Amino acid sequence: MSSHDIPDIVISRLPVYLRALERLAQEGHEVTSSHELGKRLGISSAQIRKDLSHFGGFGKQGTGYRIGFLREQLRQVLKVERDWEIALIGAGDLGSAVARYRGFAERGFHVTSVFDSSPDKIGRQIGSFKIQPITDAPQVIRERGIKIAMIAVPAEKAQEVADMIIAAGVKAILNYAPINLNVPPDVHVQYIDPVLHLQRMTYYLV
Amino acid sequence: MSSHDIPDIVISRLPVYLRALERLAQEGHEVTSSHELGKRLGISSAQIRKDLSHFGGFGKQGTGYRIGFLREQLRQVLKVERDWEIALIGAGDLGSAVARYRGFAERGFHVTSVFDSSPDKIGRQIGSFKIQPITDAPQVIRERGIKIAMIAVPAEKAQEVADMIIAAGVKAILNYAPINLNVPPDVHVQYIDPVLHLQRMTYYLV
DNA sequence: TAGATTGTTAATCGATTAACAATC
DNA sequence: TAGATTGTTAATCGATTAACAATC
Repeated sequence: MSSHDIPDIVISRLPVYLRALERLAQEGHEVTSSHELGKRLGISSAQIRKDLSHFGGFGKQGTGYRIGFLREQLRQVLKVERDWEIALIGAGDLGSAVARYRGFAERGFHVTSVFDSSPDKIGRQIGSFKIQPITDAPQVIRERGIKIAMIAVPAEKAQEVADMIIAAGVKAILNYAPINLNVPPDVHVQYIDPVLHLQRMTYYLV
Repeated sequence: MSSHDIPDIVISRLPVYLRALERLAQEGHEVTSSHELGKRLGISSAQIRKDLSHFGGFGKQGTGYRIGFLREQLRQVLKVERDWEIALIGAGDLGSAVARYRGFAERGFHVTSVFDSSPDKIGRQIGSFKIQPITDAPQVIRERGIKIAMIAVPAEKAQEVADMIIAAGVKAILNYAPINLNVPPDVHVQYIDPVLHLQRMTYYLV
């Protein structure tokens, strides 16, 4: 059961399950079932049981899953029971908004360094961070052992920034720039472009 | 070839193709091929040809696709050759950032109304908008015929907000609240939660 | 013409679902 | 015990890829 024979599509659903479990816990529930989870998430109960079974038997026949227990197991599988440090590249409109967003730290992802190339941004404060020159990024990333970065620079700079931070040791990139990145196979990239989601829905309108 | 027998996963890739075509045009290219597009996007050329063939034959054997033509065709298929009006519900940290983001208007999505329930936010300006009471949302949505909304309220309010705006005629929702929404089958929902993307990558780290 | 690339068919691959024995 | 729900197997479903005739 080595981690690499588990399909990525299964991994992509685990955070969704985790989020639902945290919500159920908040609402005061102690146990749940694949059926209840599936109903909340619009997913079949069979799929939820199958997905979870890749990692172990977390439930009990007849009674279902203990929410606290399953939540901790999923946190460990996803490696989010620990805290992670994040470097943010780009402090324009989008980068600043990302830097100020509280949802990251609340869930264990801490933006600890912000970089930009523009001389009139360097040295300025964003929230509690001082914007550092982008040329310092490789050294900071290396010294602090940072593995996760977010890219919020213009599309035409994104590939070059990616190459630079990957060379410094980054293994996971959340890319807000509207462009596909070419990266080595051991580096993971996720994309956020809200306009793509809107364009996907307009197809069905009118 | 009615639009409803085309798999949603095909539709979800069209905006990605469109974005790549716009970039190629910007770079001064006039023609491209499924092979070139596939290389840029990390998708097989066969898949690109198959996806496009659902909507017509846009290319020429031997030479490939004229970028300008294919781009216009995709814009029409996706219904993004026109402009769309959007209502934004929630003017907290996240909602304000969304309201100020320029990337929407640049690509034809115009946020024209912002709503919030908090008395100390109502009446304040965000960029060029005045925040309106959320109780006015149904009337505004109905009068202006708004079909697309973005939700940026706390998780525990999101379902109730969704129900309200759907009753007023909204058919597409971009949901920034970290919770699954239950909606009628003719309403489309897309989700944005950057933390989910991060949690999906930490699985592979260390 | 010779080379290149499309659009499409058939084959392969992988993911989802149905069903049920095991068991709490 | 009787009812409920898991974990897992086998069947189904759907998506991707390989291959190639058509043709620019």
